[in-house]
Amino acid sequence: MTAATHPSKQDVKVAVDAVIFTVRDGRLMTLLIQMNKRPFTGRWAFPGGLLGDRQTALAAVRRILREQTGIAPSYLEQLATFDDPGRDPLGRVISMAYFALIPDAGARLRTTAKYTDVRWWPVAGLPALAYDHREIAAAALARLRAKLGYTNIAWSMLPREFTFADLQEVYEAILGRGLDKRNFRKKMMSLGLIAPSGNLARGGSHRPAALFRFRDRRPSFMDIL
Amino acid sequence: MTAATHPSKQDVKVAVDAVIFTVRDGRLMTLLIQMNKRPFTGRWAFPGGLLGDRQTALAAVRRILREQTGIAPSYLEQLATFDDPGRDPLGRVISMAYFALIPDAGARLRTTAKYTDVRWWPVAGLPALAYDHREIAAAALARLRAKLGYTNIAWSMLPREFTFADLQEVYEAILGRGLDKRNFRKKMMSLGLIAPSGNLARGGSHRPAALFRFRDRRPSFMDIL
DNA sequence: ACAAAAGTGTTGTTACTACACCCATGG
DNA sequence: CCATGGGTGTAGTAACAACACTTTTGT
Repeated sequence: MTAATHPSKQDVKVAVDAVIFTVRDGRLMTLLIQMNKRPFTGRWAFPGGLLGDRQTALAAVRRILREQTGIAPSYLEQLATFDDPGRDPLGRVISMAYFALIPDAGARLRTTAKYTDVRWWPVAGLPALAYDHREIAAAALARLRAKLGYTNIAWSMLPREFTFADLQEVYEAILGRGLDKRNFRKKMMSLGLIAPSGNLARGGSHRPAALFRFRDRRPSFMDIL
Repeated sequence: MTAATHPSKQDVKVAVDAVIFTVRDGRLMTLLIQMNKRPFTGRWAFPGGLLGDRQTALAAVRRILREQTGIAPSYLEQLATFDDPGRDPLGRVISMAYFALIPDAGARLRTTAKYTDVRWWPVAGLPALAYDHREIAAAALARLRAKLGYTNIAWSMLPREFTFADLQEVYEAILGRGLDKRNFRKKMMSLGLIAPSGNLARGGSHRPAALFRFRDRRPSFMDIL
């Protein structure tokens, strides 16, 4: 049961914040923006901003990511809402946190003069974060690891064509541990979700790897790991 | 990155709504309140209300449940936030939905004259709901079923002592399908989370059932089903 | 020919499913 | 002694983990 009345003290500002993950060079990375406003000047934070007047939170996140980073994530879902009354020293602002994934290839940053700095940071070594963003980071990582086991979200972190080494690298970076190459290939093949594209990844001074494609990029659920 | 400024058009009301589940007579039930305010007079909705000024959402849910139903849930967690700009016809109100469980024994209702009616409804046959509460119900049910498989939340729907029949009834009601009695008992015993209390449940004209207790009532994660 | 990553099978163990009868009690 | 739910075991199958060598290419 919800009730709407007229503007009152109970009114609250609603922010959206996005935790964007990608895997680069075998490391799980996330995007942070260096703040240029008090009281967190110089601190790093997830990209975010206030919810627009007649805008859904999802649309707000997309807009804010475009403006602040130039990124259009390939996967985006609501994570959780953080509402501690003291989380923003300047007033009551609750944050609807979102969870986003992107392939390394799409992770080129638009840098604008508007923000001090925008950078990818390894999840294993984040700097001091503003607000309660440390807590948001922990929740996002937990969600990512959990979903890896029963959905195909890893798809969203890979380009159209990829090698088995690429795919396994994503899983290993997220889980933070190595996986057996043969068992991994067997499992992925048995799921029937990927198919060889017919092309080869040449380039190293070694045997070229077969390239694969996802049969279907839409989200689906299954036992993966 | 979030930013706090002074009151503005962007301010929003934040409601909390709670989906409370219990299992009674083998059926999964949820608690609804009949509304007495326009524009949803007579419609049913989950208990809820506006977030207090310097109150966490969790505290707000606890308070509202106490006031509206007299119930103190044994399990309570955030579900998701529903923010469609048109979800409340009277203004911009986003709803932080919560997910609660309670044993049948604790589900006695405090009925007050303040609300038209407060009733347990079988999840399989809910009436027409106000706002976007149909969507909230679907999300809550999905969460419940998912968590049943990898957490011990079912614990929160049982009294201190219970028989295997009680335990299995909870699982079957939630999943909406029957389970094999022997396999179920084997699995539950192998998890090592319950132990016989030594007492027997007398009462039927049949062999009395052994009563069990949870070794530990705190939330934990494992492969259950 | 060598370095470097790609690719490939088997075996043992463990977890899951399906299935039917005897037991203890109250009336 | 009968009706009612309580309580138990086995066998076949499927999924998982551990493990090392051969292949193909570039230099």
